[in-house]
Formats: sequence, C-alpha cells, structure tokens
Amino acid sequence: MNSLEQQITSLAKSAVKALYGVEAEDSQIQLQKTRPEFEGNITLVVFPFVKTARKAPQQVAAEIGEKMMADGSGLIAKYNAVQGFLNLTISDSFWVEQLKAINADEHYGRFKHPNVKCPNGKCENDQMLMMVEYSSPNTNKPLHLGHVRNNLLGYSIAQIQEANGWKVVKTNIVNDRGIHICKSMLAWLKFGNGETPESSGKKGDHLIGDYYVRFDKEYKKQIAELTAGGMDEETAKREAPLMQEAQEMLRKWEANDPEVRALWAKMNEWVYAGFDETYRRMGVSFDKIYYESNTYLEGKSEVEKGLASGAFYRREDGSVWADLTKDGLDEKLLLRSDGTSVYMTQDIGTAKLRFQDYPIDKMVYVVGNEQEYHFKVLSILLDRLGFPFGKELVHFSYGMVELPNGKMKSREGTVVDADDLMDKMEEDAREISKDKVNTLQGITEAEANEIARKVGLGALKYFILKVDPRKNMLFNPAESIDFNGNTGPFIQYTYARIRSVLRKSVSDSGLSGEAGLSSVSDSGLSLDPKELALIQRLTEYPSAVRMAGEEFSPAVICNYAYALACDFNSFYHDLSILNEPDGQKKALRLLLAANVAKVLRSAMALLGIEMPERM
RNA sequence: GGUCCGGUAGCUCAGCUGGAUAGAGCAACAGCCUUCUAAGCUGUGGGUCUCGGGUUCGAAUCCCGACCGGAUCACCA
Repeated sequence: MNSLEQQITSLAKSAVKALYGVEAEDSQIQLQKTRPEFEGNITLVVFPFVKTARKAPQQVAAEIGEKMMADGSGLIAKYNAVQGFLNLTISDSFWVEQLKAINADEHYGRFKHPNVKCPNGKCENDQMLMMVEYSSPNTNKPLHLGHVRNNLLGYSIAQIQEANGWKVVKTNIVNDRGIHICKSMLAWLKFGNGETPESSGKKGDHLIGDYYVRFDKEYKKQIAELTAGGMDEETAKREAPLMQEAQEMLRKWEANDPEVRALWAKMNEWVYAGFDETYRRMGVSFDKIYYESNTYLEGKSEVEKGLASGAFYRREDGSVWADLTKDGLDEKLLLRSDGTSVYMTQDIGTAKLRFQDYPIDKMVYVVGNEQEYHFKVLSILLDRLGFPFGKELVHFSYGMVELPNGKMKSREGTVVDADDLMDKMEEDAREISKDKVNTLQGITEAEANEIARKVGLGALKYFILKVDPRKNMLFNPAESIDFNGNTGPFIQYTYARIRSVLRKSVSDSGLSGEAGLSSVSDSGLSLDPKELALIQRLTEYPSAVRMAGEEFSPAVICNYAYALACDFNSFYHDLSILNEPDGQKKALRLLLAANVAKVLRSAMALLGIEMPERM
C-alpha cells in the first residue's frame, strides 16, 4: 500500500467514524483507480457503509466525500459521487511531490526486505535467502523452446525476488548422467567416425543431440526387425541389442570404467560449451551449478539412512520404496532392484547438498507442471528424512509451450530449437530496422547488430513472459512474433524515444531530465490529465513489483510496463516536451520523461530484457 | 477412474483477494508524419466471459454441479 492509499484510508475511516459512529475495518475501505470515464484519480467504494448509514449510496458517498475533503488539508482537490462510488481528485501538488520522490529514489521499486514473516527473527539485519533452481537440462540434446520458457521464467523470478528484498542464489542442476546420455555416447561410438564440434563445425550440444536422435532411429529399426521376427513389442524394446548395449554402458559408468568415463567427460564438455553459449546469448546465468553425477550418491546414502530409520522399506527383489499412502499418494520407488538410483534419489541428494552449502530460507524449483506429482512426493520425502525445509519447498509450476499440432517431442523432431529461434528473432529485428533509415542513419554495423540483438531478444522474452506462467501457451512457428502492439519492442521503442528527447535536450539547452527538478515548483502548477495519469502510473510500480513477487509472475511486470508505455506514448503524442514554451512545464515534462525511462528500464530488467538507446 | 490446472472477441492474451457500460494486441476497415523517433497515435466493427444452479446491494471473479481441453498417477526424467 503506498502512502496515498494509506492517507485516503485513514481519512475515510475517520469520516465514517464521525458521520456514522462506527469503526471501519481496513477491509471495508475499498479503493480502486478511478475509471477513465469518470473524473477523479482514486475511488472509494462506499457500499460497505450504506447499511449502517441507512441512506442511499449516492448520498453516503457525497457525505463521506465532503468530510474527507474538509479534513484532508488540501490533499483532496475535489470529489464527485456516482451511485456508491466516491471519486476523489487528488491535488496536483501531491502528484508533483510524488514525482520528485520517485526521481530522488535511485532504487525505486526495490525493497529491502521480503514481504513475508521472518521465521527466525533475524531478518532485520540479515537478508533472507531464496534459492531458485531453473533450467536443469539433460546433457543429451540442445535446448528448445520449452527450456527457453523455463530459463526466462527462472531468471526473471530471481530478479523479481531480489527486487523484493530476497538474497537470491540462482542454481542449476545438470542431469549429466543416466541412460539418455549413454544413448548418445553409444550412437556416437558406432556411427560417429570420430566427429567432433571442431571437425564438423557443429555446436557441441547440437552434435550430441544428433546422435541421440540417431540412436532412436537405429533402435526403432531393431525393434521393427525383432517384432517382424515374431517377438512381441515389449520384449523387443527390452531385448534390442542397442538398448542392451546402452544399459551395459550405464553399468560401466556407475562402475567407474575409465574408458566410458573418459568418453562421457569429453562429450559432456562439448555439450556444456554449447549450453554456455546459449545461456550467454539468452542472458541468463547461475550462481552455483550442481551436477547429478555429484549428487546422486549423496541421494543414495540418504535413502539408505531412511531405510535404516524405518522411513522406507525394502522389497524382496531388493528395491527400496516409500509408502506414501497415508499422505493420500502412492508408493514410490527410490532405488531400483539393481541398486541404481532414480530421479527422485538424485533430487534428495541435491537438496541435501544445497542446504549444506547455503543457509536457505526458501527453496524454489522452476519446473514444468508435468512434474507436480514429483515435487509433492519430494516434499514429503525430505520432510520424512528429517530435513526441516522439506515442507516449505516451492514448486513454481509453469505451463507447457505447445505448437499448433500439440506438444514438442525431441525424438520426433517437432521441436523449436532455442538457438534457431534466437537467430530468427534477430534477423526479423534487423529486417524491420532497415526501414528506419531516418532514425538509425549514421550508426555503425556493430551498433545495428547490437540493436537487432536487443530488440529481437526483447520481442522473444516479452512474448513468453507476458503470459501467466501457470497457463499453457501456444507458439506458432509459422507466424513470426510481433514487433508491434503489446510487445517488448513497443516498450523498448518508448524508451528509445525518451532517450532521444533527453539527448536532444542536453545538446540543445544543457537540460537533462533531472536537472529540470529544481525549477519545478510545488504549487501553482496545473497538471495536464496526461501528465497526471503518467505520474499516477509511476506511483504504482512498487506494488506491481510486490505483486509479481508474491505471485511469482513476471507477467505482472509485463502488464505494468505495457500500461506505462501506453500512457507515455499518449502523453508524447498530445504534449510537446522540448517545444513547450513555459519553462516550468517543460522542466516537469523532462523530469517526467526521465523517470518513465528509469522505471521502464527497471521493469524490463526484471524480465531480463535490455533496452536500446535508439532504435 | 483419482488428483491438479485451464475454458474471456476470428486468433494470442489481460482482467479473477467480488464493484461502475468486460479490456489490450494481432487480423479487418478509416484517419494522423514540414513539428521531440509513425516499431507510434486516434477512431469503427467484433462478446451468451463454456453451460446450469447458488451466495448478495452487486459475480468473468467466490461456492456446487455438468461439459470440453491439458497434465499426472513408471524399476522414465
């Protein structure tokens, strides 16, 4: 709640008390932004008081309005009552003060402490720590659009929580071992002829991905041969020589076979080099990376401990299980009968190591909604193993990216590759900017590339982040992502326009946006509705940041940034900044423009979107 | 079948802790560049907020029940 809402709430409460003799609850003071078709800035809904007042809503609104205005010492300039709605017009001087305060705040929209109860009471001094896990790729194929959504959400959530006062540690768990990587290794050994990223010019992750696909192709061939020979499909899948060999390779890996380990290490390096490039380009990063190959043994030993303590049980075939029927779930396998570990085992080990490494107050997993069951189970298992953080873990569950013909499937080749997609976005941005010779004349090739990079990626990131994370979203590869309307480039463009005006102002008259501050007086200045709307929008930024943090939703920031950009463009169209003859007004508009740019930049940074100075 | 999530304009999506005549963008159509960047601005058309009940001054929003779509319930990850 910002200071205006607090002031209005308190005025409204005392008005209700004075007029009707009742103490109003906070929840009864319902404030909302006044709809544009009515006069006013903020509206009090008076229906909650109609009953006690025993008067018509319109009259109640008018009475409260009269009283609030009288007591408000100039805060409320005027009011009007429409049915049960009391529309308050706040004085211009208040808004000017707000603008100055925003301008003075370097970290506007950032909070010192999270808006949650501090569990151990030490948060006044120490920041609370949130660990955010995201990305978590398998090392057998390149990143695709599904990973892109994951990475963008994870990175943005980390930025948003940091702005909300958390100390954030971004982490990644790389699934670098298991049958999937053995498949790629085997196919490379059999069909690769020693191909390397250097020899073929392929990015390492793409090269490995090609062999993963190759494995699947050859494997299917073998299954077909076996079933043609009369074998049933289930048996064929199990008995196919390639699968047998892959499993043998996995056993050798677990037994530390030097040759297998060496090959594994080499091929993983190729993949990491490829991932690093994609991450860098995407603009995401990690503070700490865990590898499954280092955590799965830890998980095994935790499971053994749980077995000893009676939390889990062993079946006759040697496999280890957790009975979750009391929690309304099923029984869950933790170790296979051959003693090898499963996904869950590894996640237990990783969690343990993380909590050893960091004083984590909140653990967040950015993982698709298809794994909701998994995290429900993980939470219970960690709790059962005696880890205090088990119950508290957050599965930030987001929806799938779907193509017009359904889900993406790596093995079926119906994926949108992350690198290709970024290429395409930059090309499109480059193409569009070719028409902008008037504004982009005289820039170097390198500058043009940099603008295309920022704008192309901005379009992609905004396109993905503006959708409510919980919902599935549709991506149609046949239609290119827009650069007009409610898009990243629209907001970047608004920013570039402001920067252009500010540059011109400095070069023409030496007046920067902030420099105009001293000449803006607090009184006697009457605001244009467009100016006022912009200032009011600026005051809403902190609550947008709060809400985005509470709801884990970058989309909230997108919506806010879009609304702010819309307000500015409307202002920009109607009112001139540099040609305004009145010095006071000009100074105010410069100040306003500079702060809109500041907030747009800040908001987009929370989304991981960079701003071009011109475009 | 159990559990979870979703269903809003032709399309992609906001709005969902109850408030005024349900909003954007795209697509379509009509305007606005001699003037701070037209990736912009203004306007027109487009809706049974899936359906049916309930709660109340008031429901797209909350509750119940259908219907439709998705996810999940592996010795996969």
